[in-house]
Amino acid sequence: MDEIICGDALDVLAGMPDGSIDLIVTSPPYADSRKRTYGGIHPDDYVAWFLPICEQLLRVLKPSGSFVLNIKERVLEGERHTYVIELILALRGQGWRWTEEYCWHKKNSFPGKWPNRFRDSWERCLHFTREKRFKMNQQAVMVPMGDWAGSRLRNLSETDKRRDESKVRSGFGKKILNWVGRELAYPSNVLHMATECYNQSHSAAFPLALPEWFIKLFSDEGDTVLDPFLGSGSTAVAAKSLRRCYLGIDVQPEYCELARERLRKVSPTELERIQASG
Amino acid sequence: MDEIICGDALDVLAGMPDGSIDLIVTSPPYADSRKRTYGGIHPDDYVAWFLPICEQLLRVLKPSGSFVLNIKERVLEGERHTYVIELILALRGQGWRWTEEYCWHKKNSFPGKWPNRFRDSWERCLHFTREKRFKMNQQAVMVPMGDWAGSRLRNLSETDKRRDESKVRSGFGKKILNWVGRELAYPSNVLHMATECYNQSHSAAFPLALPEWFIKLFSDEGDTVLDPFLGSGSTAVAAKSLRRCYLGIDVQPEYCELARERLRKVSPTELERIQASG
DNA sequence: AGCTCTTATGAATCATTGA
DNA sequence: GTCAATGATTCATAAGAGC
Repeated sequence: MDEIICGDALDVLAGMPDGSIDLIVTSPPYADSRKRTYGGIHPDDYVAWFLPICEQLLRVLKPSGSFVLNIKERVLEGERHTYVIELILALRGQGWRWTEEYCWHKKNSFPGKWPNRFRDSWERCLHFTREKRFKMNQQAVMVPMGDWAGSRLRNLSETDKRRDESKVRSGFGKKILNWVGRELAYPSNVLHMATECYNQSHSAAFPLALPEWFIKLFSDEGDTVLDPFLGSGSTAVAAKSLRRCYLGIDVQPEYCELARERLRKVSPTELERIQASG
Repeated sequence: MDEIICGDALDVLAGMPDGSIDLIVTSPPYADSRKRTYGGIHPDDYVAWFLPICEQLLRVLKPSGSFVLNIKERVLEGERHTYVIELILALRGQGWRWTEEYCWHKKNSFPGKWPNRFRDSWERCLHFTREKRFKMNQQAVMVPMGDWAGSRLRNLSETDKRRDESKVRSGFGKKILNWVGRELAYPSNVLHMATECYNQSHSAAFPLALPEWFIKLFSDEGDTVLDPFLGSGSTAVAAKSLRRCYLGIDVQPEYCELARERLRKVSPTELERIQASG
């Protein structure tokens, strides 16, 4: 259906039919971290705020679908807050199955120095499903592990890994052709992706590669991907690029407009890039 | 004191004095769903089994000490079990502070293929403390800076100083000047084994790197490191190598003997290796 | 085209100060 | 006291400029 809807996630979801979504990928506003844009939910109120929305998500998702939740707990008074793990328990109470927890390793995490901790350079990508069996296209995210890659990985310097990664990510349409005939391997549940640093003012919530990976893995072409907290629209852009339908919700008109703008720029060349790789 | 004690962890701990331990590093026995009848701990019973032990650990730990718990939840009926996150909540109820969760990325993870998940290649290293301020030797685990540093620091541009005055965002300082000549950087909270065993040829070093890292980080030479589930004795070996005292507990006599055997082999060359790298 | 070098900045956290 | 604002600290990445 390809739509960007401006409104409160709970309200919009309440008006959607049962079982109409194949995949949900979202990165909800972190507790108390974006006061200006979302009003700021205190960590102590986070679960109560998020739970009704998840109830609707469970309803609109098809039984074979998946719900990928990118989230990380904040530090409060020197401690990791517990709202994320409380949320996991609460979601299971709603009927969600906590199938897996992927680890997103952010190589270029925010710098800083504190007396009691190091830089936080990973986030959780929680994978919830309705059923024990669900749609999963494992071969869609296989990575080259031929002799060339294998020897590279054996004595890995950070630069080597970085180069391998960027080749897989950015120009993969072209590069995959170089790997025809090579051996492919399944990835693990640790994802190595750098956060995107735009030199412009737009701050990308997460890199395009993250929703791309889960969309390839948990949906087919033509399926509908939902992001109830669209932000700058990365999920929708990734979905469109991969020939999925998208449905994005955001409460802020500026973000909806920004997302629409980005979606307009998903050009035929972009689609050709994808097509060439398929 | 350097001791290996064969016995039940709870019993042995109950006989230990308050505040006698500087650091606890342990990897408790994994929950096993098949062994309910054989004496193993079922996931559903895991928290109830582990909690009294943690109560004793809290008591014997010095206020400035740390408790590092290497653990990962098992998959049960297609779902990640919730005993680990329930344990975190329960430990906070006991008075522990959940200071941080380090991610241990296991590059050589166990291979396998399942219809609903990929290879599990990361584990949690939960960091609990008694107090907000605790002992942490950050410089002891510094790592070589990335390749960018060399070219970046070779010639400092005018803008580096200009940015100091134009505090656009939040005080990006002119501390770049302080980076001149610096070759080491602080690590993040994601642990790669590669950074730990790059100059070691023997295969036995692989499991040692993890306790080594935390022992260097959270204790000084001469401190006492406790592992209430010693197993093959890696924590004690690492502690001895790093000139800490060790105290290991295991219920199985065979494991205690194996650990004692390994400790005998902590040779002067081992100590020299550590000394050379430090 | 393919390098090297420059520059901006990213879902951060803690201690201190002021209201 | 409690709470809010401010200053200090820091590393990896990609776009863009230069050669």
